[in-house]
Amino acid sequence: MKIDPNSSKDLSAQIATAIRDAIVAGDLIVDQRLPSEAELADQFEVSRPTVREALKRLAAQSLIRTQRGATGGAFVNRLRYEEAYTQAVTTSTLLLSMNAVSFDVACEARYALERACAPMSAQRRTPDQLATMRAEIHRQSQPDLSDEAFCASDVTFHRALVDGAGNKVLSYQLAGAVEAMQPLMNMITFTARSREAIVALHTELADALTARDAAQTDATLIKLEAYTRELAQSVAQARAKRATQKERKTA
Amino acid sequence: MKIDPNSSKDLSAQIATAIRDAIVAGDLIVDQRLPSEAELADQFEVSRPTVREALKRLAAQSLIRTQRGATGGAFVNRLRYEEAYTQAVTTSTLLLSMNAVSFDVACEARYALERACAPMSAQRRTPDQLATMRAEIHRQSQPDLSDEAFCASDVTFHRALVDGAGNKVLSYQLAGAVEAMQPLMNMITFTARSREAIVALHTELADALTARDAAQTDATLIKLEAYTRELAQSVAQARAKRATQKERKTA
DNA sequence: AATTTTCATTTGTCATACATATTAATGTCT
DNA sequence: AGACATTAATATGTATGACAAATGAAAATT
Repeated sequence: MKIDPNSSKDLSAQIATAIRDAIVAGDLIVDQRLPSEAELADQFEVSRPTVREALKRLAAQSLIRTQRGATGGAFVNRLRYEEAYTQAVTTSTLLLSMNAVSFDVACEARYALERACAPMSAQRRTPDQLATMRAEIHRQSQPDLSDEAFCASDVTFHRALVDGAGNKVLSYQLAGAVEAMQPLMNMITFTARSREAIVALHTELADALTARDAAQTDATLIKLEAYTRELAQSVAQARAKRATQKERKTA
Repeated sequence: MKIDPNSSKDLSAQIATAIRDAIVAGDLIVDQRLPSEAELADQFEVSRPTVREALKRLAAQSLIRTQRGATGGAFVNRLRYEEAYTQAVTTSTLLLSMNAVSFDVACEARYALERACAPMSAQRRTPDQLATMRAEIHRQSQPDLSDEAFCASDVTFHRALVDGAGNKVLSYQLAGAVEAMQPLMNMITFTARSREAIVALHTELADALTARDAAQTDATLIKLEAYTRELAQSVAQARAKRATQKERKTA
């Protein structure tokens, strides 16, 4: 592992890349201890703060963990689904908000992905996952639920559906898409009537999965997507109308 | 933005989280300049190296970029698809390799996702994307192509298919899944006959998309998935056989 | 033998200094 | 007055040295 002192990039960035490459290539295996910061500083011929900046970069990506004390140090971290998933959600969320992704595009992507695991979910869903879905449907029926809580419950419901496919890789990929939609969904104000309609569709989904009916699951997801987009559109229209009225007032 | 000096977590981690939350919440907008390192050190009541470690954590996630000089500093970075995609691929790749994900599970996830955008791709693919697919098919037919190059071309081909759906969010989500599979695919040795079979299926895909035939595209993807898994299985069997023979030799 | 103490190692944090890049202001010359 | 070189100011990048705090192992004590 060598670095180029004349490169335009920061030394800490170069060191981080070198170590990351070693991990990806398998030269450093899970739970293996890296040399101490002082030793790394010697090896790369830089100061300890520079090494530390590099290590923090890696820690930010959950590639290493550090431990203080005599037998402490930096260790190659086993990347767990949980951590990878959290990072993916943050990234996806920012990607959507910073690039002004339209509701329709995000919604289409989300339901396309969700429909992809519907057939597997119909086949493999466990009683446990069905119970989760029923419980969330019940929660969504409570009239005193806030919009945020309703959205959160919606996410839990759909995660159970996705997890039903029994494929961890699929769950991981989907989680980002479903959860990243939440901020966009939160912009919608759910009226009592719209909640009723969504609960009805969720019930239809749970029933279809209980019956292991893949076709029905797919059909209901299509209905749910259409209804969600319809809702978002009416919210956008109402907002545009308010803006126009306000404009007239000031004029 | 405040931090807790008595927390168990590092100060730099807390500061990074505080700034990240501000970005996610929209309190800091794209291209906005953060206070200088010295000012941040004052605000959080920590030293400059600690602030720097926090900033490097954020830089590792492409949330900020830094610039030297008089008008330099740390700026909130617009997260581009390109960067988010690179990160997602690294994460997915490590996730698969570190958690011993089986080829079948990864393969199933990948094709499920790919089939999700097939109908849209059949409808919206551009001539440009079709041309890319044809070009890659031609490359894959070259007999002197290395296995790595064959795999790389395979990735490009499937990316074109995914991009054909004309949904950037979908492309982003899919790219991670498709590319993360590559190291697993690279373990397969592609014989002349298997390459021929894959090229035939790719041609079938390109033809189906040219004809905007969604059903045919889906059917071919199913065939391709089955064939890929069959190939991987035979490779695994051959490997197991060699291992047994070696065992006998040493015994 | 069990417990306590000491000690060495390592990360976490701080203070300070200097190098370097970049821009803005200043000054100089034509 | 305008073009160009010089200087100053500000910011990040890097280095050095020091101390605090956590932690486990070895040594000393009961």
